[in-house]
Amino acid sequence: MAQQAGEHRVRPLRRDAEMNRQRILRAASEVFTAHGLQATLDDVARQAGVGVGTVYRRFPDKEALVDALFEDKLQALVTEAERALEAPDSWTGLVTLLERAGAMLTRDRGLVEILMYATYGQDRVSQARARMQPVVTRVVERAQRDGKVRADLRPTDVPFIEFMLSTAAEYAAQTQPEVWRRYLTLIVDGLRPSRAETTPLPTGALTPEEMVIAMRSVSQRQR
Amino acid sequence: MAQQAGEHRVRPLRRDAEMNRQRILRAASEVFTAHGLQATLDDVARQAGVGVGTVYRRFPDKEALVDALFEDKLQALVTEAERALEAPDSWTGLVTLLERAGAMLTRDRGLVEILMYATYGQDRVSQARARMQPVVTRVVERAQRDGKVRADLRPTDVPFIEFMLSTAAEYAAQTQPEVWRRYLTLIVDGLRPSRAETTPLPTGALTPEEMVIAMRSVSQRQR
DNA sequence: CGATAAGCGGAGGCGAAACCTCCACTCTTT
DNA sequence: AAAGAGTGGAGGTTTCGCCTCCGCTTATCG
Repeated sequence: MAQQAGEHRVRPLRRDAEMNRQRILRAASEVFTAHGLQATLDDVARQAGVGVGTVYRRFPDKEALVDALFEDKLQALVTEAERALEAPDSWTGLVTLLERAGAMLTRDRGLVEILMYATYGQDRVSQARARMQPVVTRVVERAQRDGKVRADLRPTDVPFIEFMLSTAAEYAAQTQPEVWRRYLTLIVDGLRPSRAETTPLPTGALTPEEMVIAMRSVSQRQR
Repeated sequence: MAQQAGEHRVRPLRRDAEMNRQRILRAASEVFTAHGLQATLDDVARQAGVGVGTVYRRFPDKEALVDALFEDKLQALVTEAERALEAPDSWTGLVTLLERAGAMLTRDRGLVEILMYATYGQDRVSQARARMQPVVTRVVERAQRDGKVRADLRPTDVPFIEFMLSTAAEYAAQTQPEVWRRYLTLIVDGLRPSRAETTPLPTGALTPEEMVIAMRSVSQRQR
């Protein structure tokens, strides 16, 4: 009772327990990345090769696990924005930011969901957004001062663009996981104040047959 | 038993029953448009001012009701595409199509969901898509022949663009229901083979404060 | 008008899904 | 080898949406 000082855990985990904890985190990362946050902790346990009870002993609830897991990923997003500010060319900075963030989001279903749906970890997400916002503002305004980007673009447009790309990526996940780059290119061509020609669209569009698959694919979601 | 000829209903509905049927359809339209397909038939019944039992007597299940309801709306989408073909200017035709379809989708949550999530009415939806696809192809190719649109745009890009716009609209529904037009304009500016200037973005972007609301808003979804 | 059967309401049955708990048993640590 | 930390996974609990059922109401028709 008076054993532990302050609020901190004193005794380290038993060796096997620590190993299980790692396994759980790894499994959670895999499962949430691939299937999104609606994966159950039973799924995580199975993937980790442990019982559900074990998961719940380490993480009081799903929220805690998700929170622990996405801390780094959110930070990575912020870091990416900061790096964009340091790019020598302001236009390249902005475009690279859009592209890198897009890559992260479209590759990690859990990450999109934590950002797009206010279901888990909203404290951490708000913090990340708060750190992000001023940086993005500077990235956009810098490019505008250079006359590289249309003057009416606003910083809040950036997250919207990312969400739109995520949506596109979700549909094409099974057939053309990279189509989102097509749409990014289209949008980027729209961001220029003026341009003589188009940037070739990377990756092909879906064929009508692939389209059928794409449309069928998103069903689990939303029930 | 041998009473009714063929498979058809013989006796007309009792007058009050017919009235209730109408009420149910109207209520269903309102509820699904506003809250999406995850609204329950209990919600529909409440809105219609009848009991759930009454709803189920007229429509064997939710699927049947949804199906009956969206038949027209899907047709309207197809018609819009056909009208685009008849526009004197091929570029205007395409842009108007994108804009009209966007307006329909962003205004009707049920309609987006029936198209975006393979949960209900997929037969009817596939049929609608089948009718739509060749028309959209012609709309796109016509504009390309005129040199009005970038040559690498493909017909399957059109539904993707619509879905992206719907996503944007969903977030801003509570604060700036028309922001999707911003993103449409951005994309349309990206569709031009070349252009000297930008089309002014209609409607303002979200303010950072509105952004917070937008992010919180989409939570029911996806659970 | 009264008989008949069509129609009605809405409580509640049912099943699916997720989250999390519990406890008899096992394994690490000292 | 004792102590107590850790484990697994069946199942309790809750939530929620779909749909059924049946005692009562009401339109219709002779």
